[in-house]
Amino acid sequence: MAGTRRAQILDTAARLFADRGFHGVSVAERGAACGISGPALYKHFPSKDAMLAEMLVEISEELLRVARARVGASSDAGSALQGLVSWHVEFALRHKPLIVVQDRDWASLPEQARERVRSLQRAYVDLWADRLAELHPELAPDAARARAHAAFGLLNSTPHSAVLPEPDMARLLEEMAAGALGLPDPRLRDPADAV
Amino acid sequence: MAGTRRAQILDTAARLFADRGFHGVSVAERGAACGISGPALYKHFPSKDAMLAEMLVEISEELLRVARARVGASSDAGSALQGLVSWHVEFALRHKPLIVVQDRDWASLPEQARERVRSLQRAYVDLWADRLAELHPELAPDAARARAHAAFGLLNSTPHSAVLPEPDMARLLEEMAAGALGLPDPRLRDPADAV
DNA sequence: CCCTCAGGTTAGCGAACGCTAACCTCCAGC
DNA sequence: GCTGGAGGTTAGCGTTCGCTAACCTGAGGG
Repeated sequence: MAGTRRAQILDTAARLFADRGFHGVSVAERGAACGISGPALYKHFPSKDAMLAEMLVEISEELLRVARARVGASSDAGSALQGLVSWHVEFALRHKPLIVVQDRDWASLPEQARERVRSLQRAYVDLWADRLAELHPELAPDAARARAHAAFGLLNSTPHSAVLPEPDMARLLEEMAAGALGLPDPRLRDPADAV
Repeated sequence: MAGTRRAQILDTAARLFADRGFHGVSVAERGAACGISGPALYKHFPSKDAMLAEMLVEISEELLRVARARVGASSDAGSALQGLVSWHVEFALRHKPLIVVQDRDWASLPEQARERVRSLQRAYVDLWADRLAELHPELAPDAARARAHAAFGLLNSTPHSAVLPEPDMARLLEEMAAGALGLPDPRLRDPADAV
């Protein structure tokens, strides 16, 4: 695969940003953590900002793209939401550092990338909120969005509290999210409509 | 009231830290936001670190102190948890910036304050986890703690998503937390307040 | 057998940082 | 009415930051 070195650099940077914040990690440290030193990073990325932008735009796009696919493959609002929950859990467990960076250092993005990420996130929220409004018709649009945000807060708590083995953690999060959102308990669901 | 100026400085700093991160806000900016400029802050606080430490230690202590009082005043695990939820919601809505700073810039605390905050938070988590284990005896201690953390994630999402008026937001969060934790639905006691 | 160039290196610039020093000003207490 | 200290000010220190410049090296293609 092309860009392996780039990917290693982004991955390492994401871990460091998650630990100490975007402004808390220097270029030299990020280089050293990759086994090279300091300014060599500029052979791969034009600036520190650009690295942050690339990682956040990338994950926002993936999160939304797969979520849309899962919703498209589902038959009703309830199973769509269960698919969204399980995809979000899978994603959050795979990309813990990026989840932290996303909602901590979003404000440090350069203007253009910040707008792009914001619009992707808004679309992602609405994907959830629309299904919630469909499932609970008494919900106003604002209330549905607020519920979606609260569910993200629950699911994104993973990086701060991964005390359980991953499969247990995944099940716990799916179950709690289902309870919070008023879905039928996911432990009763048919495995065939998970994807 | 003693220390009004100190309180204003801390409050302003909390808002700025919440927006752009501890390392993202300079001393000069924090001064300017209070109407004074730069080094005048050092007449009130010995260092930037000390300001962060004071605000985080203070809220961690208040959160735990009141939580203990509510648990002490409750009759069983279920009502204790409902009291914990409603206190946490009240606290999170009143101190949105501090909630953000707490789980974003905790790592920037000087060693001593970091340990203090960590131990307060651990006690707070256990306060929740013990009641959860009492209410759901099949839960292992680790699982109970993980559930408490996830509930905090849900409740602390407030600063990112306060799109509703505060009382509506409070009711929504309490209801979702109850669902996530498997508590009896608080609406059953007062059916008039659906969101 | 050179030549290119991707991908490293070190040196160092200019700006911004946290913080200190030195000074000013106002007003409460004697 | 003088004085001392609380609470401001500006100047500027040493350090660290992001980033650039200049140079080096080794492998692949002609």
